[in-house]
Amino acid sequence: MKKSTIKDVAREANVSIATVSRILNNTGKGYSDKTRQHVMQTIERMGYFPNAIARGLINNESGTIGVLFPAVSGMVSAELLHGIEAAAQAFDKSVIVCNTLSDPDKTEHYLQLLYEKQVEGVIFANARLTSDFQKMVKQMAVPFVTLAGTSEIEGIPEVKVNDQQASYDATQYLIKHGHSQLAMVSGPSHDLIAGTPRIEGFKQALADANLPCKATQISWSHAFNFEDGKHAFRLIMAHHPETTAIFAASDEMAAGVISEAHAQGIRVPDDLSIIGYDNTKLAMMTVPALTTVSQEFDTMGNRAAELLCHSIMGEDIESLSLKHKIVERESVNKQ
Amino acid sequence: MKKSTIKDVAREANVSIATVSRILNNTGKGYSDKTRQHVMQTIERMGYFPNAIARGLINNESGTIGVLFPAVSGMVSAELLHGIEAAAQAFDKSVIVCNTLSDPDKTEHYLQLLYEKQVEGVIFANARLTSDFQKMVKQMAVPFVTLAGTSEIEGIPEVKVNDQQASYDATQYLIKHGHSQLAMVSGPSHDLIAGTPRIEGFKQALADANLPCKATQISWSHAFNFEDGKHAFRLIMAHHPETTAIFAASDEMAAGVISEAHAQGIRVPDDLSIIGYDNTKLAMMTVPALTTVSQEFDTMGNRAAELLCHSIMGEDIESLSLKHKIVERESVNKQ
DNA sequence: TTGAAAGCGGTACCAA
DNA sequence: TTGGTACCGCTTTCAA
Repeated sequence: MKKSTIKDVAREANVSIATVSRILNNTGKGYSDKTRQHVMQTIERMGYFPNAIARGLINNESGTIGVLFPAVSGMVSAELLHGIEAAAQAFDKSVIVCNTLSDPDKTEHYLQLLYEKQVEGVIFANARLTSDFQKMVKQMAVPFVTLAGTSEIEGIPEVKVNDQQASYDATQYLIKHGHSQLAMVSGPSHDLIAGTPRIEGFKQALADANLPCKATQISWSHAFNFEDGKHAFRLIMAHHPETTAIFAASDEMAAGVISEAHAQGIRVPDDLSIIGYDNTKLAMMTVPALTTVSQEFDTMGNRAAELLCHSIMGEDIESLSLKHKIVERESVNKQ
Repeated sequence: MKKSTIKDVAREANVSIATVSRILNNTGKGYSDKTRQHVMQTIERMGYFPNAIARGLINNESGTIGVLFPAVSGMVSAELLHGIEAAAQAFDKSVIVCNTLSDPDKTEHYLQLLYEKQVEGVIFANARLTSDFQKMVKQMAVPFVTLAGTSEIEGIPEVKVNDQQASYDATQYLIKHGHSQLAMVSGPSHDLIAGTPRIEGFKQALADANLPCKATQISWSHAFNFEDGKHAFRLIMAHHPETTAIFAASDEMAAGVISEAHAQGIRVPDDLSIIGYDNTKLAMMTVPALTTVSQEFDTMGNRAAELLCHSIMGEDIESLSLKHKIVERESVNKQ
């Protein structure tokens, strides 16, 4: 059974396709109420739905935005995406997801694909939009927004929290509660999004409190995973058994620290305090529950998509720095 | 700067649009090598990319599939989506994600949207495709696949694990290791996907082992969350303090049980054994690490998308039951 | 090897 | 209030 088109409807209802189109688009004028009724019935009876592709062709609107993730698996992307989808939905846009795996070639490929599909805007999430893509981005001539990431390309708004400030606050929180033997479990130090800024925040807080900061107090890893956290913690304890408090650059890493501490017979928070980063659902599931820096990913995704949609509608938009806060649970010993 | 069209390219290259089209589509004949070279250069120079919308209109191919989730937040959907995207990508399809929030109206709305956008197939994930949508599904006349869910509508293939069998195995695993005082922490009992079948599997395993099964041994909750797990466990211990082993219907619930057990001074696995369900990343992060039934969500998503794409290409496809296995970690006391 | 032209399913302008 | 029609960007058939 072939799909019926506007032509079929027009024929069935004995009117012109122009009339059907007007009724479909609720122009308000251009048809009598009687005609309207009749046509609507015909449409209903035939099970006709307009072809969005044809519509898109004529007014150059695909009603679609693209979202690029390094990987959609994982709590963080999931929550970001959830927020994005909700906002997009409110603006009548569909969301196409793309998994770049952090591969520049794949990224380029996806951008091209999105271009060809005539997306009206792009959210570049969780990664750095390098100048390698500058040409493509300019060519696409649609709004871009980076989300929980950064852009080397000028004029692209960023939606994120101030990572350095948040790390500073987290570290200060530990210091405020009487800790002076701190260490940091970090992700890749060259990661310009979640690596460098968080490390800088940590260092700065130590400096401002006149606490020393040896290189060995910061242990970095290939990624931000549970296993990385475990491993990094082992390294830290090898160098600094005197450590009483740890700042972890992600909740997953913090969970790794908790797990490894437990394995070593170190009690949390009695012997060792831990503060995490992200406030994913995981944070309330650890034992003890994790005190952590909250990034509201759902909200971030939402705001990014909102911004993008505004920009699509021609409004001027600017970068957005979302506020962070420390969510207190039970992993920090408050002296 | 307006986007250039095939017309612009043709004019610039001094050939007809037909020739450009042929070259673009690599038909292999219909142009000389010289023309080809020249046109390709022009295309490159102008930064031209074909308009997929216009292409789609003519050959009725949107190159897009739709995926409906009750909620994309959460580990499970994230991993499913990851697998889906990877397979879709291999078949040159883009993925539009939709968040139904388990709301029938929203679901209907999304189906309609996907219909209008001319998607070539739909994956209905993590939910039950009720007969309410039968009319719409038939009308859309594109392949559907349910993923980690079920369908009331006939002829729609399902990709999932055998939940009842997996639950049976999990329960039997506990029994095999010497436990006879079992209880189950379940999700909604009326949930035809992850509720009923898992409960049945649990009951069956008890029956086959000649163990009694009182209603109070199964505690059900509104959802499958951490908090639900905590709460359900409290209820169980109130009724059955003699319980030595728990089967939880999700890893999150199991994490809740672990957390609550810890709060009550019950040692895991010494006093209480726990087996979970899903094998999400969470399972290795709990302390002790969770023994659990593995569903490979990434693979499931992958297979579902593969199947769907095959179906789109006209092949006959059938339901797929993925194998489960028990991943042994440290939450079960093996006597 | 090439180009002209008829659509694909709609929208929107203009005339009736 | 209506209908006729040009056109959106591309593919494809048919002639040249």
